[in-house]
Amino acid sequence: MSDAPSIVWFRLDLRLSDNPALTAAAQRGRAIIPLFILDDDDAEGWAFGGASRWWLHQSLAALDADLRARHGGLILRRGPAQDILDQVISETGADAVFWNRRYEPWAIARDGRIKEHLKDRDLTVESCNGALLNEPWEIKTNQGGPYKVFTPYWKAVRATGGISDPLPIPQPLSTLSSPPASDDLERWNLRPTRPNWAAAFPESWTPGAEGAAERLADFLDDDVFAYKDQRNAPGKPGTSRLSPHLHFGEISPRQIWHAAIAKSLSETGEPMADGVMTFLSEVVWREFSYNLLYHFPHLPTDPLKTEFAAFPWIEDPAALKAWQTGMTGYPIVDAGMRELWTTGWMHNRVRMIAASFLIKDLMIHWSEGEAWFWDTLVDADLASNAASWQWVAGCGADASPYFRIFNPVLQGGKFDPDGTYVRQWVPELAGLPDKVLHTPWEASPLELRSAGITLGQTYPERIVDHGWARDRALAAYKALKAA
DNA sequence: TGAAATGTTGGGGCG
DNA sequence: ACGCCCCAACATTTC
Repeated sequence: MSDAPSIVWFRLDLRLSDNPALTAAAQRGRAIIPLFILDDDDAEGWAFGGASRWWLHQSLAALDADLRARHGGLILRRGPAQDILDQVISETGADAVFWNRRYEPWAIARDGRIKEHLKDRDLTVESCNGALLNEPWEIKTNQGGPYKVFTPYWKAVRATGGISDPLPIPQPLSTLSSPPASDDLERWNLRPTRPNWAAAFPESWTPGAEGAAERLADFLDDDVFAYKDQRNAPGKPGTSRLSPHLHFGEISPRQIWHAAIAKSLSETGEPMADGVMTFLSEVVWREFSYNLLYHFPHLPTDPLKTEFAAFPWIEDPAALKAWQTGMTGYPIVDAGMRELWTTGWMHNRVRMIAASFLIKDLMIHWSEGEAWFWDTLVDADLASNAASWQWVAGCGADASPYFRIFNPVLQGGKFDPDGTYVRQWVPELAGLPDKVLHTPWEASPLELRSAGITLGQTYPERIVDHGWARDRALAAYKALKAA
């Protein structure tokens, strides 16, 4: 009867395959209007960070190209989402809006308001699950509450009896022959110009659904079966590097889940061979973080363990700056922070070491680290970022105990024993022999000279002594416990 | 998904 | 041959 089109409101689901909102819209048999709204001014302080904006630009361009290859392109608009939706509805006569859910507290509140508003206007509105294996309200303890410990959560996920199959790209995908106007992506200025700190990003990344699928296929072909052992070695390509693709929804956790299990079955006959099991548990760590964010919406700002509000954090802008710029004098920490700055990503093992150093050695508030990562990571994700920083600080759910303090020297020796990683990211130390690479302050004058190093000039002295800092942190923790 | 301190064990040098 | 000490190597506990 009516041929009014349907709006598919793309958010963090920048893909066509396994996109439940797109599929639901296509099933109406009307033309669709693929719409992206840049509205992150409303995000309560969690607007896209710099590195995320770089990625978003590429990812939007990729989605637009994918859509154009089938029919019309992506419509871009900027402004408050509800106003933009109203505008597009009045311009096109659309009578339905579809989207995949987001779980940030500000987004939940906004989407709820918009849903109510559109229903008041008698539009069809449907929200779908495009981002998670399980909705946060679906996995519950026997008491009916949310899980606060990972291991039982992971067990509960495996007991659910299966993850539904990914959806194909809907065919046909028809768009309006005269679509509404779109902003020019270039003019959103999402990418940095002067200085262009993202100059080297393209060497590391190919944003978009195609790049994501390739990354997954490569990982499943080469590395997943060794993942259990290799994932901790930052100098080796043992991790999937799917995090930014997952964050922007260029690939779905369902697609990863099924592809990994299919690969495991075909190679080993087991659905979850060792490395595959470990890899999927990491995907479920992401789910666990979303579970925490949903049930504890203050996760990004307040410690889950409330007694931590009294922790004697230290304000030290110079030390914070040294950490941010990779100039702490601890090679493994500095390597990580420079990898982050150069590529928009840091190896997970090194994230833990660098975070432990900021929180426990420098006693700087974890939210400073959270904010820096938010701005510099291409995979910056509110749930994962907040949950992980609280985990390291010891104030989160299922948190690392406070007395678990990483020793950057031992961690470096254990996980980067041949110095591949440190030499790549801290090239001024490359000439040191392995045995002192993680402890340049213990190198002999001859070793320093022949490596061309003058401590304090070509590479910094340690900004704190780890042994002393460890004692200070433990004392602060004991005081907190006693209070 | 630690590290450091403390405790225990056992082999070998030595009187 | 035997006991004693030293001290790795490993285990346990403590933070």
